[in-house]
Amino acid sequence: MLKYQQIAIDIEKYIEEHNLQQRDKLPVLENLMARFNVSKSTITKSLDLLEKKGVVYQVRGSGIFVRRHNREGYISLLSNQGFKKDLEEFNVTSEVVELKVCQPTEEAAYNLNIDQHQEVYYVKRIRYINGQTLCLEESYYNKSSVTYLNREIASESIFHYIQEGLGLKVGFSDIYLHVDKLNEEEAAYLGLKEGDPKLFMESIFHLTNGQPFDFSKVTYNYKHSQFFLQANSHIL
Amino acid sequence: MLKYQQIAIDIEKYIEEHNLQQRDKLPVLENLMARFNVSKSTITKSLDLLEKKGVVYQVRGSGIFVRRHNREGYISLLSNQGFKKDLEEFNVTSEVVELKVCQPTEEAAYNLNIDQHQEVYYVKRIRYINGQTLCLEESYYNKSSVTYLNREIASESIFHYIQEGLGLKVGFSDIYLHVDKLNEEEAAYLGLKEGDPKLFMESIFHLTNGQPFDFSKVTYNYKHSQFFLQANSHIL
DNA sequence: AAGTGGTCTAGACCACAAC
DNA sequence: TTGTGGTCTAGACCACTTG
Repeated sequence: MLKYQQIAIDIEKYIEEHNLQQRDKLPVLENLMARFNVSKSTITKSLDLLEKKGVVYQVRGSGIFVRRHNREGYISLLSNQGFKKDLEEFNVTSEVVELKVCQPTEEAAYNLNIDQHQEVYYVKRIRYINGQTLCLEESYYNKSSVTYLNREIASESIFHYIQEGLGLKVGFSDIYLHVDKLNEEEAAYLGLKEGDPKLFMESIFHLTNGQPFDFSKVTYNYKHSQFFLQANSHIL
Repeated sequence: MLKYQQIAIDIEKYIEEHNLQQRDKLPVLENLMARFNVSKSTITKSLDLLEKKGVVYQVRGSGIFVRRHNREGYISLLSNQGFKKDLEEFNVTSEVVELKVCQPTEEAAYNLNIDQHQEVYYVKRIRYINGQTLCLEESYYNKSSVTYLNREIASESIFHYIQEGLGLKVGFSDIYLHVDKLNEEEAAYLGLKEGDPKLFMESIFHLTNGQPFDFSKVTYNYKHSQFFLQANSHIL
């Protein structure tokens, strides 16, 4: 574990254990440098990480402050899959509708940046949150990265398996979303009515080396899904 | 302008001008250090910025590569307001339905972290994208930060005015979203039918010093709005 | 004026990838 | 083995906030 990562974890733990609230002030940089016995840059890197994560905000000339969002039951859009493990605070289970090795659709091949004759795992699942339908998910996993998969794994967390079981490193993702009306099939799977609203999300997940390994199409049950997102303007 | 910001802008410009595509390789660090005549840390900071922004990805032992998303017509969720100026590529105009100084609702006061007797600007707008209804927006601006506002400003970009006209610095935001059905009033404003789907988004914008200055409730027209988001797993 | 965070440097050393 | 990005340091100097 790198120093700056460990320090970030320690600081976050400190915030939770002391139940610090939005706008509470953390010790000053010099203090943190001494406490963790590292250079200024290292502390700064830890704090930048926590800032990116939405845990603190830093104000020049003033201090370092705690940032919290104050709503329960919202799923982090960024922690949705692979990243963070926020879903742990919810009870998410999956029912595997279909699992097979096949050739990808043209759309899936394009998004995975492979030829259509290269094989993929196709997985169709219904996911439940606290016992209610959360979403209907269709995923294509590039078989040259995700070399093995079965129903048992797919009924648990596929991303956990990919990282821990296969040792792959998830890097970044592109997420596209829009709202529409459910068709008959989707409505049936989610226990809703045709024409009801849906949030439709397509995601392309890449390994740290830039290779796409998962293209997923997810239809969310509008009654049991709400999301949050924390943004920074440090992005120029 | 700081060095690392300027370098980030230059690199991004370089990518655009040379029309580099996903997976194209950029010059190596040492090369960039020499070209911009700065230290390694400064280049690294520029690249981290671009990585956060979704413009490049870096692979240890291999190189720095271009990252692009390949879909047109999607609005960046993070650049939505205040951040980036991505909406410039769309033609967004606004019709001001109502603008007044008043006391905030309990909900607005809570989200702005003020007392209910402190005054706010309340603005209700319909926003159009390429001539079609994009969303219905209700916003509360803390009057002690946003000291002045009028219909003319509100018919243009309020965030542009806040930053350039008032000199305020936008720091970070909390965004909450879910999907639901339009009520009669919303449907009328958006030119849709009651019961049609909507994306409903609440945002709380903070200044760099952590003070919330804008609480907004936005209802999107599902036919004319689609969003994208780029995520990194560097977040622990 | 004093306190506090941000930028930038030069250089040592480490970790992963590709040949 | 070499190339390439990542971490970490010590210290100088800068920019913003607060009293």
